Amino acid sequence: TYVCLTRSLVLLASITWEEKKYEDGVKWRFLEHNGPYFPPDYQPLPDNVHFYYDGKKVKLSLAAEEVALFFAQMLDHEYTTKKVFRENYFKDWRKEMTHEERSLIKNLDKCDFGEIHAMHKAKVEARKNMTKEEKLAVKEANQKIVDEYGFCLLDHHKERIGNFKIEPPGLFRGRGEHPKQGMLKKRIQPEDVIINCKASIPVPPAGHHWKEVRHDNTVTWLASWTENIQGSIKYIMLNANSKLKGEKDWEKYEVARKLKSCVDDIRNQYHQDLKSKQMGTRQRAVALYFIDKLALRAGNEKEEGETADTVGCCSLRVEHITLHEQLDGSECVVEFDFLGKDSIRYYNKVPVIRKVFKNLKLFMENKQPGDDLFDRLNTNMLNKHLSSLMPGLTAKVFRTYNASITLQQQLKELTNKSDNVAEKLLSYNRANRAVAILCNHQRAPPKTFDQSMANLQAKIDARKEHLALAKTELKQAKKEAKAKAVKRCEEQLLKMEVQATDREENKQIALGTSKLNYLDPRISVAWSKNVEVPVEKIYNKSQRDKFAWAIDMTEADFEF
DNA sequence: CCCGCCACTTAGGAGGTGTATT
DNA sequence: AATACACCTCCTAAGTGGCGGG
Repeated sequence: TYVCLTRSLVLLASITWEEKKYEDGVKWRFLEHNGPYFPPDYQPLPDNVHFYYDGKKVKLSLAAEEVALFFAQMLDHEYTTKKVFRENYFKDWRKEMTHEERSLIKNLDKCDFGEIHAMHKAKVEARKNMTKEEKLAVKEANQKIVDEYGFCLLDHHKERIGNFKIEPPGLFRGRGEHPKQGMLKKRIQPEDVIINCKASIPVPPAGHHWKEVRHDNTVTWLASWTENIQGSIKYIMLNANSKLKGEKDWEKYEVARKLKSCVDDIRNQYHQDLKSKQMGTRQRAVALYFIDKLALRAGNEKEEGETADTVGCCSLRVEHITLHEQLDGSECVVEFDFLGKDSIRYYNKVPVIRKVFKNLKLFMENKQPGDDLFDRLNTNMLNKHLSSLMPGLTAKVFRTYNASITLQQQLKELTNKSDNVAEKLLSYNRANRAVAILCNHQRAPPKTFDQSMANLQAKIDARKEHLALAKTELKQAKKEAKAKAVKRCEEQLLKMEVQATDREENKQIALGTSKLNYLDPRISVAWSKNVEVPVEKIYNKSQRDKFAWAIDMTEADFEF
């Protein structure tokens, strides 16, 4: 089946993109670009802005001053009140100081960044108050940078680069309780950057040279550097609308569709494995049950102390679940409470089958809260097993598959042909929302949520009044024009009410992530054709660019 | 089998932009 | 023209998973 899948992918790709694929691992033949764009040099503080230590004016060296500004800029943020943030910051800041500065400045609490902070706020304010002409000039300058650095030539296609700018220096802001928050993220020099290309080599900034120039066409990145916080590599890569990324995206959904055809067998298999004599096999089966049913992430191990304490399926600990024989009228309920990716809380009470429940009890026996739930399992073993069941199958494919199949089912269930466009879009959003909830894609409620909800309600009330009035007028006049006015008014009212419902239901849900990363766009395109809703209503410009391949190839009868 | 390294996808928030409303 | 707010783009952190070497 593997050969068959590969062949069909290659075949379909060649039809779609009208170009043959390269041999094993080769991603391109020709690659030309201008290198990354570097952030501007540090501009020293004006003479009338001072830093004070212990009440006394202190003129800082350039390097120390730049890092002081990073802190001053964040002073309104809660970060700067956190102990870990402040300690990390102060330690790293001191490294940038001269001998004299270091021997003087020994306590962050005695540092007064007030004037620097005020200067920063004034700058932000001034930028907001720029004239139209000034704003236009800034826009044009930015466009010039995009024109020069934002594109590359890859195999005769001019492609947009996704992130062509080197990340500027600043203070590291991790998510959640990150042990490294506040550390200094250093300025990247051309000497730190590896260039990947074929053809003409980009010219480094004057007086500088690249760390290395290589010609590796088995990878897709144009430039890379190593960041100093985690020691990980950062890449400059193509935009999502590029041919390279589009093909990869398409392949991802084809693998998920392949899973659809064998998911029943795989489910039967792990149900059998729940009774295995091997503890490892049972743990694998329970983990798979969670991954499939709840769309949990795989849960790779993480280095302790390097990142926030978050987990996925395989890294769940005993303290993250509570077992209830009975709860809210259901039997065998597992209560999940843990921090997942980006320290987003996963909280869910799930009735499970008895075999899973009994296994969980067994796995938790004689363990401490901090012990691994699945002590005989890791993502590597899980993925090895999965790839033996189906080529290309890994834990994350289940998320893609379950997200896409859920969207398709929900759209079928919720959409009525006779609805108007606003109602159809509400159904679409609700289907999308079902997926976002499954995948636990949350957002902080917008700061002005309650206010804007109240405003909308006031508008609805006003419209209702207006409608009543228009109806009275119609009765009296029975004029063609009045009838039209009533009809228009009713439509507007319905539209607003639908909008209010949609917004309320979406308070803490983020739809974008699933739309962009988990939902096969062909499902949405086919739906839009079927129910005659223009695709522009569900995808904005950049989404249409990213999913151009799907918009091109999808017929109304497409089935995931 | 384990570890470290690498390449790539997935993620939420900040802040800018454009549009509707007053 | 001013204001409010919804939507979008950018940013970069935080995941997944493959590979090679000991």
